[in-house]
Amino acid sequence: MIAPSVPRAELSRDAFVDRALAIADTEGIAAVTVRRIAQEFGVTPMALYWHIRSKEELLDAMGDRFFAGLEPLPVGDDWVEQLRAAVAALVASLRRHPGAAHLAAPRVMYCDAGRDLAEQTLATLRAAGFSVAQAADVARHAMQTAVMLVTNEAGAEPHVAAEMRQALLDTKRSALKALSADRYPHLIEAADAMTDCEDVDGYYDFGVDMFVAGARATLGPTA
Amino acid sequence: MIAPSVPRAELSRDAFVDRALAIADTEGIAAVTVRRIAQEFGVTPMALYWHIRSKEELLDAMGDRFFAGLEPLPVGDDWVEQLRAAVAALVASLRRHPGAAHLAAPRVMYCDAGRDLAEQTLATLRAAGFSVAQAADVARHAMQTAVMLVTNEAGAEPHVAAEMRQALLDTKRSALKALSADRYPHLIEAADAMTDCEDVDGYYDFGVDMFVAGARATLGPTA
DNA sequence: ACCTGAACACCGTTCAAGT
DNA sequence: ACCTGAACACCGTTCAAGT
Repeated sequence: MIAPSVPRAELSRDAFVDRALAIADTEGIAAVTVRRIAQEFGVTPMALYWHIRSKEELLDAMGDRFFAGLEPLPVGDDWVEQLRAAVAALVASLRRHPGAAHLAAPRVMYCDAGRDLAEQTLATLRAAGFSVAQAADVARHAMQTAVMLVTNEAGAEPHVAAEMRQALLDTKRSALKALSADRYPHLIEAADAMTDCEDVDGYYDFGVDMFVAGARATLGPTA
Repeated sequence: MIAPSVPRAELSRDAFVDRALAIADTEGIAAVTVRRIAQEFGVTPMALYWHIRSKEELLDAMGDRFFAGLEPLPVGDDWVEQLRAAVAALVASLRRHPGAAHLAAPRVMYCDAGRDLAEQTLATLRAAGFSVAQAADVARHAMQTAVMLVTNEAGAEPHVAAEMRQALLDTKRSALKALSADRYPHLIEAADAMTDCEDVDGYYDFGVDMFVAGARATLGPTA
């Protein structure tokens, strides 16, 4: 037996997670398959099962990555800014792998980095004057909102090529503009705004701002 | 050939959608399969393909149902209440089939009932003073938020039996309470609040309120 | 017009066997 | 300890054939 001149990459849980995220980025989450990953490692599908218990465990590990990849939160005295920073950091991490972002939320409480984020956020909210129940609700919403923003970004789905994506949006815009002007005047008016993906940062700022404003209003006029 | 005494249910797109939603409710979206639906109709899997082009078309039709099932929106003069009513109606429709709720958002603009809802919401927002771009953003967020609330309801997943669900939440609560009191004091404090699914209506009210408050703040102090 | 049968290219996973 | 081979019970879908 001749050893392969280029030894194949070492098999490990972490290596599988890396590969899985890369596949999700380029071809979408549906393309991450244990058989596919095995093939990319030049190995039999069953080889993976020495390192992971199941595909579910692999997906969980992918979710955990988002918390491990979080930028450290700035410390400050303004709770509104701290909450905004937490959501923004989460969004930034999730945006690195939009197709897998939905895997994060169910994992917050099952990995250290996720629990740290939750603890810090709860501390901020409690110090701001939220009740325990309110703080829990707001923290949950913060997590869910971050995932929602990334998952639903207009023309996201990074696995479809950029031109294809633009073509889809153009088709949608045309369809909207072709609607009955009597029945759907506002839809026609908003056709461009609804199918525009130029200002992505604006989209995220708007989403985060609206969430933070909602939290602020929940605390009441004392804020 | 003797005709079956109990003639099997008529095959049709709508009948498949009914069955698919029922399966999603009892066993989760992953259980809806063309082979499975065929079996329940006592028919070969290929029989479905005379009535639908693909599984994707079936899932799209499931998404459309949520808009067709919308309760009529009350008319009023207060835009805040109108926006709240729109989101609440959407949530009510989505809650009937939580496991399939995520299919709704991508379909808003592709079915009449969805477009009507969007048109009405945009009209409300425009009349309230929102710019075209703002109205479009808020309307998109309203849709996304409704789906998010239903999809992430604590202990949702109606396809796992009620006791099993409760057991899972109990396990999670215990795990939270067993954390290091030095490192995670607020997580421990919030363990009950995070794993409580008693007050579901409160959960939805909170979510809708926070969204509406965010929209209100976006419009500015003139509101 | 509407449905069946056989086939194809996929899945995740078990289990015994190899080294 | 780590990987392979063969097998099992699933998927969605095409295509020719039946009635």
